[in-house]
Amino acid sequence: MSDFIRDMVREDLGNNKHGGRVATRFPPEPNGYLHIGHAKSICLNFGIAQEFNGVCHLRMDDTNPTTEDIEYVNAIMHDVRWLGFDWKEKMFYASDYFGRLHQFAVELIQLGKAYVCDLSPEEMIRYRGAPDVPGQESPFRNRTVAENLDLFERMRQGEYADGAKVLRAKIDMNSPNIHMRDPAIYRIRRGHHYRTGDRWCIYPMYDFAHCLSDSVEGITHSICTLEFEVHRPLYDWILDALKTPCHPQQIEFARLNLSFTVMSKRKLLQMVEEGLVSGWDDPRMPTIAGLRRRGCTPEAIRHFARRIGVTKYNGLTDVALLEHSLREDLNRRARRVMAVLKPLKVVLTNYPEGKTEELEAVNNPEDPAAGTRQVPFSRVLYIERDDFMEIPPKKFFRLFPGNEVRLRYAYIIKCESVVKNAAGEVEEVHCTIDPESKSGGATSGRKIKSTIHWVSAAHALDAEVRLYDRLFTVEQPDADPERDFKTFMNPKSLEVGRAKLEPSLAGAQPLEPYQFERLGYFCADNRDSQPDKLVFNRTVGLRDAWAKEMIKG
RNA sequence: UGCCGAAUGGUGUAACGGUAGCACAACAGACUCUGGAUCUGUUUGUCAUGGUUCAAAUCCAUGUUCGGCAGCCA
Repeated sequence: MSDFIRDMVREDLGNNKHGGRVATRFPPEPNGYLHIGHAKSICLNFGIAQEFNGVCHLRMDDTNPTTEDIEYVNAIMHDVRWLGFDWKEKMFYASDYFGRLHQFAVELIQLGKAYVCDLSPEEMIRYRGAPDVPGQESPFRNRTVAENLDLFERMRQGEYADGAKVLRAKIDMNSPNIHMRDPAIYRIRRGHHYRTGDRWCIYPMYDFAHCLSDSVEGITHSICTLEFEVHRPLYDWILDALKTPCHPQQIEFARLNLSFTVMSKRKLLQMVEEGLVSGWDDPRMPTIAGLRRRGCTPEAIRHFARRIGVTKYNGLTDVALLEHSLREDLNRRARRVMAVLKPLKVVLTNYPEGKTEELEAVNNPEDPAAGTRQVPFSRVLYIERDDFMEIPPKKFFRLFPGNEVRLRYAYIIKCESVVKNAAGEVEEVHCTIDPESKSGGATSGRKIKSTIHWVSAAHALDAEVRLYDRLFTVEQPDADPERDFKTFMNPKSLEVGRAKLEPSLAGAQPLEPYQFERLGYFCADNRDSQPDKLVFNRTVGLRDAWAKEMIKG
């Protein structure tokens, strides 16, 4: 593979920059579940490590006790593993470095490059200036090393209230880069940390913790998203100011934006907390857990990640590309079965009552090794309501009065009459079969325009099916800061129905992919499906040329 | 209008001074016991203007547009 980051890694390897070593890291903050955007980063970081014979660390960037939780740590580890990556023994926590980070801060003070500042948050904002207005130096900027050391120690001891003081790097209040205007590197925050408990009341800021964690771990290439580009001078300044084990190279790439979804953890959390979705793993969510529950495979995500590439251009990727990757993978591996989502009863008037035949059906035409199975056939069947029309439009090849269709793996049938209910709706269709037309039979070669799926009414399994559609109705739900993204949520993103399934589905394992022929890919829900109460999720529909024809009118 | 960055078909990307290619999408056709899959073909592109060069998406200049940055979040 090749992209600008791999090119840089190759070049560094060629120059023996890190002694031939490649070490990357994936550093999530455990304050939410991983999403498809993280998957891009995971594939990048772990992928580079694999390709260049290096290592990739998994590091929890847990420097903010108020938002982080062990639940997220466990979910993150599960998701990364599920995606197919292995960090071996390289599991780290920024919180494990708190002692060392504190020592680094002390050294920075001793170097005269950091000071304790008593400005309130509001005052700090005022002193910082603006992008085009230089900042002002804090009145506390010139405290002595001894005074700063004492104050910082007392911060650590808990002598001051949250927010009363902050440790700042002493850089340049006139810098055109706001991140260099004496950024805060340690703040007082009395929150119970999910790992270190109440041991600390001061916590390092991202800019301070991240570069030093990278250095401590011997990271060679620290890959992050574009918004950190302006932080790079600070990343480098801190590592240059201190005596550190090594100086990793920060490289920025464009985060993934997917059409018809939102990708910010804050917004995803909001939907979870407000009950707009059933949880982080709601199958409509772009989270790894949601995609998994929906029936998405790790291979599909990895192929998708490969296809979208890595650049510094902040674009918008079409979800259709994800769906394509998914269908491509599922087409290869999913067992075909017959299921009817909107049942319409069909009676075969010239087929003996009480008779049952077992017909042979192919499990996967893409994979002969998947073999065949038997499907029961009898006089009363269910077919898809959409496969029948009393008055067909042109180009409708399916069942209508007087027309013939093939029942997949079974007979050719002809529609003879319909039975309607009081409301005038078609309730039952009466057909006759061509007894010689069974697959393999004498007249089975007859050219019939259409083949439809069916299930035998007497043998059918009942199941709940959950049909998912995109969560939002517009390409970029969060594009307009004036408009709440939630107002664009798709009211039809979930439709629940009752389906009739062929009996072989009785043993379907959760998340095992199936293709319901002519409908789409489905899997049993990993939370709600029980052997006696089946629940199937639609992963993604099949491409549908007929639906497209209908849209065209 | 301060700093940093980016601009290649509808979308995502490749081409590293030498034929603008690939994938998705769209469209048309072939095939089909899935209107699926597969196969074939078609449409659409180098932000602009100058310059350097035999030759520029690529190098230079100017401009335009878009994104990011003013948390004691990451």
